[in-house]
This record gives sequence, C-alpha cells and structure tokens, in this order.
Amino acid sequence: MGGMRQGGAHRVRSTLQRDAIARLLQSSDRFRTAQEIHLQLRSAGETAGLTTVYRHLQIFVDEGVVHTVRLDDRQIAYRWCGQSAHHHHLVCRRCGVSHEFIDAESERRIAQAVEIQGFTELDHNLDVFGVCPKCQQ
Amino acid sequence: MGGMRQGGAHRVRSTLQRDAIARLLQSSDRFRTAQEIHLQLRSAGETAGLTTVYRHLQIFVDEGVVHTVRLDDRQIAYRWCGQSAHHHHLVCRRCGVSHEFIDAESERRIAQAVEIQGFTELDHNLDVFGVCPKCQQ
DNA sequence: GTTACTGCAAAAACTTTGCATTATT
DNA sequence: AATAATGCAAAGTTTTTGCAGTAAC
Repeated sequence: MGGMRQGGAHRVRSTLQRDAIARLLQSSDRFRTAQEIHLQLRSAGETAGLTTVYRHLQIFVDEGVVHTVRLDDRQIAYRWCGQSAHHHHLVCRRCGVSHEFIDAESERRIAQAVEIQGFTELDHNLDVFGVCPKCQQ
Repeated sequence: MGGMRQGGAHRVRSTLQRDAIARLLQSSDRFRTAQEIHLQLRSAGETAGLTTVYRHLQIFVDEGVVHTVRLDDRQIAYRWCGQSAHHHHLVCRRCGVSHEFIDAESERRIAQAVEIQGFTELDHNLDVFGVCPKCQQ
C-alpha cells in the first residue's frame, strides 16, 4: 500500500533505531539508498534491521522530512530535508552529495506553461544530476 | 547493468515483437508500465513475452526514442517521444496521458542556479504530475 | 548459414508483511 | 498494563539472465 503507515494512526515512539536512522540522515547532505543506510548503521555499531530502516524511511517521507530521488531507473535514494519549503536538488550521480536550490521565476513559468492543459492537483519533480567536483578527480 | 543492451553492439533486427511494441507505444501519448504494455499486446492478439517487452523498452530508451517517468517510488512508465528534442512532460497521475512542454527560459535559469556548484555532465528530470480534465469527472 | 531474437523458467534485486518478542510510554 | 516498534523469516514485486529453440538477414 502506497503512502500508508503500518497499523494505523498511532503516536510515533522514539526508539534507538528511529533516532539512529534520523541522526544518520541528518548528518549529511547525501542521498542514500535504504540498503546503504542499513549497512552504515551496522558498521557504526548501531542495531537496526533492514525492515526497520524501510519502515522509518517511509514514515519520514510521509511526514515530508525526507525527500527521494530516482538515481537511475531502479534505485530510490533518501535524504533528510527537514521542514524546509519547496525546493529541488542538484545531485551527484557518483556519490549522492547534493545541494538544494530553488528558482521562483522558473516555478512560475513552468506552472504557466502547464496550466493551459486544464490539469488539477499539480505537483512536480525537478532533479538535476551531475558529477560533483570531488568525484571529477 | 545499467544502460547496456543484450549481447553487444550488433545491428537491431526488425521483428514482429519489436514492431508491435513500437507501434503500440507510438499509437498514444500515454505513459505505460512494461506490464501494461505486455497485457495490451496480449489482449490485442499480438505475441510478445514480458521478457521481450523489457528488452525492447531498454533498447528504445537507450536509443532515446522512449522516455520514462517515475510514477510513484516504485513504478517506471514508458512513452514514445520519437527523435524530438529535449522536453518535459505533464503527466496525468490517473491515466498516464501526457503533454510535452518546454520552457527555454526556465532551462536557462535552472542551469544558471546550478552551475555555481561546479558539477559537470549535467542532466535533469522535470516532470509535472496532475489530474487531466477527463479524469477529473 | 550465421547471428540476433524469443520466451520460458529460474534467479536476482528490492521491498513489504506476518507474527512472536521486546521496548516505550 | 497497554500498545507501538523490532526483526527475522517468508512472501511479494519487478526486472534480469541462462539457454535452447526460432526467425531474420
């Protein structure tokens, strides 16, 4: 089931695992896959099963504090973005490092280019990919 | 293996299956998943195994004549776009119908917003999602 | 005749679910 | 004490690969 959480609408508890996952994500501006996050936690001595990682990533995405990108056609990567407003990402294809950016004028123009078609409930994805300076060497 | 085709760099042959897949894609401006394409071919009396559908979609994507969008976090949908130049899509979340659009000024502004970071080999995805007039009823 | 394509069955990769146990409140 | 979270094992999805047979050139 898509955006639904486990069980129902109960209060989220603070646990070692949840906090470890949040802390890891908050500690860098890199996009990571669920599996990478799981491995990094393990090698840092934290315990968090892969299942738990997936569950919390989904919760964070639902809460809007974690954003995702499609790295290639197959993999989804996750990044902590806090409560910050609408924005987009410049992402390194090699290492996942990313920078947030926003251009209000472009937003406006795109909305305009599209409104003539009569679509409602509009939303958009804009991700820019490249190779970061570090990975160019 | 990411963008590589089966075998190596041999000449592509015209086959019943390849042509049927191409024809189906060309017959509408809708994004479809591989599985949908497979089912539609079957119910149209054409024979094309799911494996073959996946293989040709990959080839078409490599050739640049088919574009993809990520419908949600899990599913990829494919659409024939011919040889046409760089553009983006306004896609209906419900039925997959789509319109191409382009705004050169936005392209320029986004490129600018991003160039300061020193990334190379830039590329970007811009997909707008909504609900088309037909699906609103 | 040579070589690419097909499609089944099997494997691979990734994600979700069932459920008994454990931790949090 | 009540209930949410955990994590293993198992199942579910989606996509890819091996390979023997078939079709295109």
